[in-house]
Amino acid sequence: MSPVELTVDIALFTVRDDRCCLLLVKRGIAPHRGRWALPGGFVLEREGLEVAACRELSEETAIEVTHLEQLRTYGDPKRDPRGRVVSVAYVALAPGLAEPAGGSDAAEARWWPVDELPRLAFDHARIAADAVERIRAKLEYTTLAAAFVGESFTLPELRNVYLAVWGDAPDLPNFRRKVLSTPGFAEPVGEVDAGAVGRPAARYRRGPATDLHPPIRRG
Amino acid sequence: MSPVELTVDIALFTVRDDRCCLLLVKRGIAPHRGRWALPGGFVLEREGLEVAACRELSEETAIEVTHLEQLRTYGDPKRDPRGRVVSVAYVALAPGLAEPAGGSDAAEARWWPVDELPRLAFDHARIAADAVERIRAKLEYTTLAAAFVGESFTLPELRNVYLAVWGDAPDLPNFRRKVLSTPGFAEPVGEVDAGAVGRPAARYRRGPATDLHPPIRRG
DNA sequence: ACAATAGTGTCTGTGAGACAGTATTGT
DNA sequence: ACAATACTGTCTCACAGACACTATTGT
Repeated sequence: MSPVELTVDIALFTVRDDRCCLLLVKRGIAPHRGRWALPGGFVLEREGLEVAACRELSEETAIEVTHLEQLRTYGDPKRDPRGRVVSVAYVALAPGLAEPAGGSDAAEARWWPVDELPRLAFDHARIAADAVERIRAKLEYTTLAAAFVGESFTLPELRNVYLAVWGDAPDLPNFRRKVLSTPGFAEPVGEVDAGAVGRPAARYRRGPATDLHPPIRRG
Repeated sequence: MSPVELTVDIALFTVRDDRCCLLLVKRGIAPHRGRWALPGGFVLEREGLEVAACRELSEETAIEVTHLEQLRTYGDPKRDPRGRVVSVAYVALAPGLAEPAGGSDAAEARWWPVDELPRLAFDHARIAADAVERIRAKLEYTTLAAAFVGESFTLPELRNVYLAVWGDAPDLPNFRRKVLSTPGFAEPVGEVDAGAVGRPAARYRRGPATDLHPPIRRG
């Protein structure tokens, strides 16, 4: 029956150069000053949790996210040296084109490949690991991969999301068969991806589907 | 940056008479006095979240749970009329034999079939619905069903868990093939389920497996 | 003997994985 | 012409679903 401080922390992912990357900000104040951490901060009075997560994201970065979901809540009494601070963690996704990571609030913000993360503040290493596992799992049985690509995308692009997040993916013919046989995963938009070498790929946009039955199996 | 009150609420499920049931307690104090609610209460100073959930469960019921996992956190600023109260919800499972629902703290406690729940206090209807969906989903791709049965169980018993939770299940021959071809789901214990009419069923115990690949598909 | 339930064997269709072959572009 | 990439077609194997059949108990 003790009052606690409530924070939100956001694990924001994107795919850049065929690698799955996580956004980190360098802390400007104690505790853990100078160390890298997940973006986040205190929840305001009368502010919903998801609203707080969106607000913190737009304060610390200038990125439009395509997906935001609650991950879980971390409440170990010793996780913050300042006292009892409980954190509700969120997972967010942004399309690969999101370059400008630095926002107004944070001194410094950077994309880090998830397999080369630096030492993190608080229990953020644990949160980041849980977040990575969550998105790896959800690529199997949902259409979440489409949240990693832009408004319109090609099937090879979509497959590269799986490659980046899993380090492995079905071969392109079988992947294409799977995606196209799932109504509402990807809908043809009629255009074509001109300019590059090789045969141009057809462009698609996200459909209304959210679940994959049966799932795409991880290598 | 406002202090909030933190609670845990537990959705404790079991299977009784081939129905999936949820434990509810009747509130003895305002707000929502006299209304049914999920068991739970305030998190103590320096108390971990999962510890708090276990403590509240043993205070309000006398049931040994076989599974406990965090569901999600509910933080709508208006969810509790007393002010800012954020609740971390847990899902718990108990074997079907757990009869004595009433504990020390609560005035009254009862098992309710999940498809016949009464009006619930606060946003507990939403929490309960999310919890039901969580266990339905996890039966598909994990060995969670084994947490609904006792230390030793028969395969028809295990199948009845699916029947109760989903309202549907694979037929027994195919179910048996699936379970036995998953190493570590159910391990034969050598005994037999004597006494009842019909051929006695062999007894098994839970193995170390947690995931099902590929999943058991819901009807 | 019969009903009831547990357990085995078998057929079939779907779909994933592998991969050969075709199409369409830039150089 | 050739390399490179997108896309199509086909073969095979694993496995889920359906269901006929056998086994073992109580009445």
